Amino acid sequence: MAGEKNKEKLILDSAVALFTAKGFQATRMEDVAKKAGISKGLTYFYYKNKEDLFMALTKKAFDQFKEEFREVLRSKGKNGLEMLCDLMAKTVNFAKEQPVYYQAVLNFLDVLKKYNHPATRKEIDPLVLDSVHFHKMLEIHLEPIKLGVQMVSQGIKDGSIRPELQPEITFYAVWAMIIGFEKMSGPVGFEGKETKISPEAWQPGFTKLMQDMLRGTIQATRPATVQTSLF
Amino acid sequence: MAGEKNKEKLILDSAVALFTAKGFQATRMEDVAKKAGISKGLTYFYYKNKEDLFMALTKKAFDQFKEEFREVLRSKGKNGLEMLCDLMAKTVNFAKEQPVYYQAVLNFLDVLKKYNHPATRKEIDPLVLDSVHFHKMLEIHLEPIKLGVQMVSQGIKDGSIRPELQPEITFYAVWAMIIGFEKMSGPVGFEGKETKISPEAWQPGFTKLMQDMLRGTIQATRPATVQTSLF
Amino acid sequence: MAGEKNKEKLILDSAVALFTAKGFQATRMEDVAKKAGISKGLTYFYYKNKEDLFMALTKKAFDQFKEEFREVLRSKGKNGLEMLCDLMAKTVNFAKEQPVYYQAVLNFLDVLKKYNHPATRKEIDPLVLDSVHFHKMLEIHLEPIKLGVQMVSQGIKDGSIRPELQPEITFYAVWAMIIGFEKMSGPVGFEGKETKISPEAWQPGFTKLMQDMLRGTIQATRPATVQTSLF
Amino acid sequence: MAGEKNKEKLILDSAVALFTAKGFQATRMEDVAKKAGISKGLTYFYYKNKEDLFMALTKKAFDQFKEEFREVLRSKGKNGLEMLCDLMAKTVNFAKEQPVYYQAVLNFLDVLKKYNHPATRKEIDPLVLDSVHFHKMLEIHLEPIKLGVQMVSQGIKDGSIRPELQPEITFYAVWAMIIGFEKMSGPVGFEGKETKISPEAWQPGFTKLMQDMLRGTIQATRPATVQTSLF
DNA sequence: AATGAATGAGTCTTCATTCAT
DNA sequence: TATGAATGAAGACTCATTCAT
Repeated sequence: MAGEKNKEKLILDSAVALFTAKGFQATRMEDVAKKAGISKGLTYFYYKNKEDLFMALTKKAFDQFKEEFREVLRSKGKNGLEMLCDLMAKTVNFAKEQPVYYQAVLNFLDVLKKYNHPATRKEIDPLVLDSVHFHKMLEIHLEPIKLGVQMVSQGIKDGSIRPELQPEITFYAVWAMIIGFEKMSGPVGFEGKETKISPEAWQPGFTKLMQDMLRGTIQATRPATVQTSLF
Repeated sequence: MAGEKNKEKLILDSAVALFTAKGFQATRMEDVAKKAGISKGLTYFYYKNKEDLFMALTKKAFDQFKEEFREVLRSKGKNGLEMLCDLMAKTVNFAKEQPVYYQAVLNFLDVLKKYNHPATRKEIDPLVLDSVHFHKMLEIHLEPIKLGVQMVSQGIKDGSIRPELQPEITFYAVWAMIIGFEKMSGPVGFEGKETKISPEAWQPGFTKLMQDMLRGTIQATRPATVQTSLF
Repeated sequence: MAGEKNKEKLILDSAVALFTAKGFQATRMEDVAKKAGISKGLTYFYYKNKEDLFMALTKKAFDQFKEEFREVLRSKGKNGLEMLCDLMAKTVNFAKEQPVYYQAVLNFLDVLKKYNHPATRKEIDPLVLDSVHFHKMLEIHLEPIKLGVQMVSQGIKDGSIRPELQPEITFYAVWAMIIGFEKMSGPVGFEGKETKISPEAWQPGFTKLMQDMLRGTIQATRPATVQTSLF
Repeated sequence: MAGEKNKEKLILDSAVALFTAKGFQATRMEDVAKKAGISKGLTYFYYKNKEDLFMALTKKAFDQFKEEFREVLRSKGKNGLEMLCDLMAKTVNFAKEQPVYYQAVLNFLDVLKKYNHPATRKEIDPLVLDSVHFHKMLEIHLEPIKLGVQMVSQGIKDGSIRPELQPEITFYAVWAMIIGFEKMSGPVGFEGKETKISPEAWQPGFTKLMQDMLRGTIQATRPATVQTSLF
């Protein structure tokens, strides 16, 4: 029937809603079930445990995230540099619209770091390591990165990005800026007495710097007119 | 007496050690007390509750973090650009040596974002809002930023950073890159079959990009022979 | 079809295998079904509930157990005393080869004791009382005993057992020894530093004592040359 | 105050009462606490978990059991054979008065058997293996046996038990009879239409057989007069 | 300042059993 | 007969926090 989503998805959606509102820790499995309109037990039928559920959620977040990358890459009539700017805008938007998904991806990055070092791998919750979804992500987690690297390569080819840059490192740098930007919007995005930069200026200014980094500043002598006012 | 640190510090040090090894959630107050060689009850004499303890720890992390900024600024014979590079190196090192402190600072940033938006402020754990240490940080959290902005200003003054940049935004951008860099070292810093960039190339390549961003790429015309190989 | 045992038996066999490996409590109905290659629901078609399944198993254990008695009684050319020794050997072997069946029988004995006292009958799991199989056993549980009593009577008749013994009580005593023997093989059957009796000496020594008890010790005057070495 | 037993004992006593009434499985830790008049948490302060509590109980059962042995051995003016008869009477009484303690000891015997065989040791509940009390019992579990062996030795010395018997094996045999007797009192101790032996005859008859076994049946020609009526 | 016994709310998880199909 | 999704009661265990001493 219409409106009769399959249970698995129903549970995931409840989880997203509740994790968003109260956080992972504070959300009880029972509430997830209740919100999904099913029994507690069924939750455990579809997901081995709370961590498994969270990993499934993370996996979905990842897929959706990757889709953003794909959309950017698919868009016609844009050069590589513009794509990266789009990617940033989309990511920032994604973080705002789907905070839980975004946090889940970041959290996965943290776990991944531990996973990649034998010394810290044992610190990872065993239930996470048990989850099928975690291992699926282990396999695919580099795919969005690859798409990003393609954007840089494309930019180099179409001349929007300076040719001496190495695509992999460059994309990682862009990606780092994007993630960092989102993180810093905490203290910045606040119209308090202390801040000198308005939140409005912050994102475009940041974007421009990123562009400068990628294209070189030969152009900076000319058309900076408009943007300069932002600074 | 000599060797008899005051209890308050003793507790904090235990907490750091345990949070490092097992994380905040997994660490029990009892263990903190045991490690500090005191009773559980006394812990609650010095810190209202677990969150308060964590906020105290965060405050200390912040102070230490600010000290890193100060040291960079204090160093003689360096231009602004070099200072920012130093800051990055120091931060990365800080994250490696004092992971709990670093995470505490990042966590504070997340809380701060919620705090700055009336809509999300209520999601913050009341015990956090109760903590004196949290409020102290609210007062001082912009200080490191200010020091960073000074570095950019200094760079503009001494010519190492292009003059058209606006110091505040520029520093936030640099800061974002640094934080993002650290976060991305999860998937990157791993010598797997998938990764094309070696961890060794990653940090210097990243740094160079940051420098390009700040100084402009006029220099790029005389190609940076050595580094090019990295790219 | 050949190789297509009926479902009922299939389930019972799965149960035996799993109870042996993990015990009754730790075995889940789902696993029983899985091992039997059928669905969970079907299990409940053939057996009302887990207890009923266990009672069915116990019933089968009982039948098999009784068969051991029959075999002993059937064997030609043995006197009563020899039969009882055979019974002991067979029982010990049964306990080793079919531990679940043996335990099931013992468990039935415990339940039976509760059942026989109005005061404790209410402590029995209602599901057990509900089971048809339990009531079947109530009817037949004395049959093996009767066969055992026949052996004693036979022994008295053929002179291998002293005539002044009362068959019923005597058989119960023999039976008690057998059950006790099996129970005690825990601490005894272990070649530790503490035990002075070797497990090898234990069973024949025990058997000899039982024989002494039954036949009288007239023979003891002509010392049992061979067995003495065991003592 | 008077009546203010220490908590540890209080908990144990509650456990005994509840295990007696409802069995180990059916008893909830919460009920144990409630009956002891304390909080659930405190139960876990004194005992690591339910299994640990049960092992503590078993340990106490063991101590008390050993005490029965000691009392028998201590009794003046009795020969070895009489001691063994006393031991049987005491044990049967113990099983009746302290069914949980008695069952706990039997259960320990079962666990012990698994423990003594490397192949089955892994089947033991890890929580049991974790318990200090379990390991204490591992150390002392042969002590009652030793006391029993002393009784036999004493009997041989004082002439009440025939001299050709080997004390260790003989005591194990006696002990097996006692345990078996208790187990068999299920089907026997019931005044139903089926049973031919009255429960009254059962115990003395059984005892006499045991005596015959131990002392030899030379005497059987003479004084069987009284007991014969029992048969 | 200091102790540590005592509390009890909080939650995950299991699994026998049912029932629509 | 046969399935397996769905239920929900049941229970062990944790741990931050308090408080009498």
